[in-house]
Amino acid sequence: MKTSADPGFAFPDWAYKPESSPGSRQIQLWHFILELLRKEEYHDVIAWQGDYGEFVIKDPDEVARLWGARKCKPQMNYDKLSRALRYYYNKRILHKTKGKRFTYKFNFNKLVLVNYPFIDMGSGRVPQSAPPVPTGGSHFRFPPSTPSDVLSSSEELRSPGMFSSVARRMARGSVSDCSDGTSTNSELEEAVGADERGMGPDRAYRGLLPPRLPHDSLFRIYPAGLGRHGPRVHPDSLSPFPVSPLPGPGGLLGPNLSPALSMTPTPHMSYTPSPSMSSPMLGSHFSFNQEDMKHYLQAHTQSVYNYHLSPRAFLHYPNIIIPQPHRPTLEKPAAHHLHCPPLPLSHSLNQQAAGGEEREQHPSPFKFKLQPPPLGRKQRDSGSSLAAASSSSSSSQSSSFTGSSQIINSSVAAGPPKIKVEPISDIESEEEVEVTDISDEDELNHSDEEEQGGIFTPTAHHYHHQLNSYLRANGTGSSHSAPPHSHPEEDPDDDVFKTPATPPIGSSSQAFPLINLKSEPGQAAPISPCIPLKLRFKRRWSEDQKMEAEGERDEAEDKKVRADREEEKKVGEAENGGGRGEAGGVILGLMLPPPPTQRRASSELQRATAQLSLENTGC
DNA sequence: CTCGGAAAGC
DNA sequence: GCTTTCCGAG
Repeated sequence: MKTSADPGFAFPDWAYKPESSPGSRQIQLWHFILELLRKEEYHDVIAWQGDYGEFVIKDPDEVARLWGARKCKPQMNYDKLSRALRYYYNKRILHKTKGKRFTYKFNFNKLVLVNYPFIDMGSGRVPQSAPPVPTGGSHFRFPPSTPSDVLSSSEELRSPGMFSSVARRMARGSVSDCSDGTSTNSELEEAVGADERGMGPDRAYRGLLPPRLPHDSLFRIYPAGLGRHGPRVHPDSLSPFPVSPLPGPGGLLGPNLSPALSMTPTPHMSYTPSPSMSSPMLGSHFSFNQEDMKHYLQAHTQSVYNYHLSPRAFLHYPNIIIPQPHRPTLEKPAAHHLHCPPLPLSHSLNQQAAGGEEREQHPSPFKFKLQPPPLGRKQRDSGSSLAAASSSSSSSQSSSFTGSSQIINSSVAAGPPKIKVEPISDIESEEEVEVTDISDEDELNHSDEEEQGGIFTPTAHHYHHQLNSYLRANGTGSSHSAPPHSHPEEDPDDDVFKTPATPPIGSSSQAFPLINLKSEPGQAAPISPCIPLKLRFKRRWSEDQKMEAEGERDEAEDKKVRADREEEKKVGEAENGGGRGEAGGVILGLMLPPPPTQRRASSELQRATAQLSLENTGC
């Protein structure tokens, strides 16, 4: 809920909790940054500024000092700290706002997604402070995925569970725990002192800063989007997350399901400060009606099937009726579902049934991007050509997820996708859209090179392929029948999907590297009926079992992908590949479907929370 | 300033 | 795994 005192930016509380950085017992830098960011005392040192998630280190030395204090590394300096920050680029936790000194931007999508909506079906609203978390450690992993990247799935943000409680704790004081006690307060004070000392200008600056909202607001906001009633939240809304201006009818509420969804880039989100907003927003809850949820879940389920995900997933949704995988109709929806919210989903379904491809007409806010793996500097330099190529291909796809044919063509023509495709789930997606800052634009132009932006969503891609395959297998149809995808992008679901997708590693022979990994034949046309559905599922299932173990593989694959990408560069071909997104992994893990029962979830959550709360650190 | 490779630490 | 430390390069 809200910490009245907390000026925090709009990130969810969980984002601030140390616990959110699981993997490490020690606080992680990004977390620390967030911590500073949320405290007014440090606004003169570091503060949100510019686009959503963007912050400026006003006093690098001070930040470094604080960080050093926290980590008991007196020798810390901005150079070192910034190096650590740069390591986040590849992880996509952070990226640099080009052209702006000391300015970085969080990829909250990633972070947020993790906590994403643990929807409380029972009550119909999401718990503000403590979303139900999938049981502590269990994360559901979608198959091949889990990008180990950034937040190791379960680890980093694993406990989305507690939002506020922890946050509060943190707020109380933990900027620095070095040598117990000493610092927390002292540091804080120091920081404050610093402010006073000499940052006159900052004050003015402050005014410019986005208003800080209670973390809670975030969640509320999403809901707003979700709610049918509040579908259109002003982008300006307090929420840090840009609300996507959903073009679609009815506003694609869908995306709202997850924050990620809402992350759609907004042309410009200023965090607008309207203090007033907060209260109104408060009213809106993250609520779904069961129907919506159902739709959502069904879609999800369907998707899972389509993605040949493990059936286990369904276990989570006992109440849900699993759609028949092979039914084309459902499939479409499923696909659709990527970007659409539950309600919309149903909506779209109908529409689709009727009008099929016309969906495109409603440009959805989401789009895909091909996202090559972050290139190293060297690579980037040499790979520019590649980027260009990829961009072109991606653009076509992204612009219209029209049909499999298109995709297929591109992929086929191009050959196996070697490029690492990343899901857009992250904020990155937002970035892409946002033209706000230079960096973003830059990236856009370049067809996103890396982390920043967009990420093509392999997911969508994969999904598509798979879908097509499916259709074909079922005799449904032509390659064209593929459902037009609107915009996969930010959906959390996308992430979900994408996650499953396996990185295309490339054997050039495979037309659909992504999909077929296992069950489906690589060749497009051929896929067919050769493999009975049952068999396929069976295989999936078994594979699924392996999956858990495979999680780690992702990273390796990632690397592999990169390597592939390089090769690709050499070849000069740009493609879409499948890749897995890091974020996706994380997201998936946390996003798991809510436990069948809320109560159970709640209890688990509580447990987890309690557990987590115990873990604070110190040096 | 910024970027990342490399190596070392925890 | 996540930095911390160094460092050359842009």
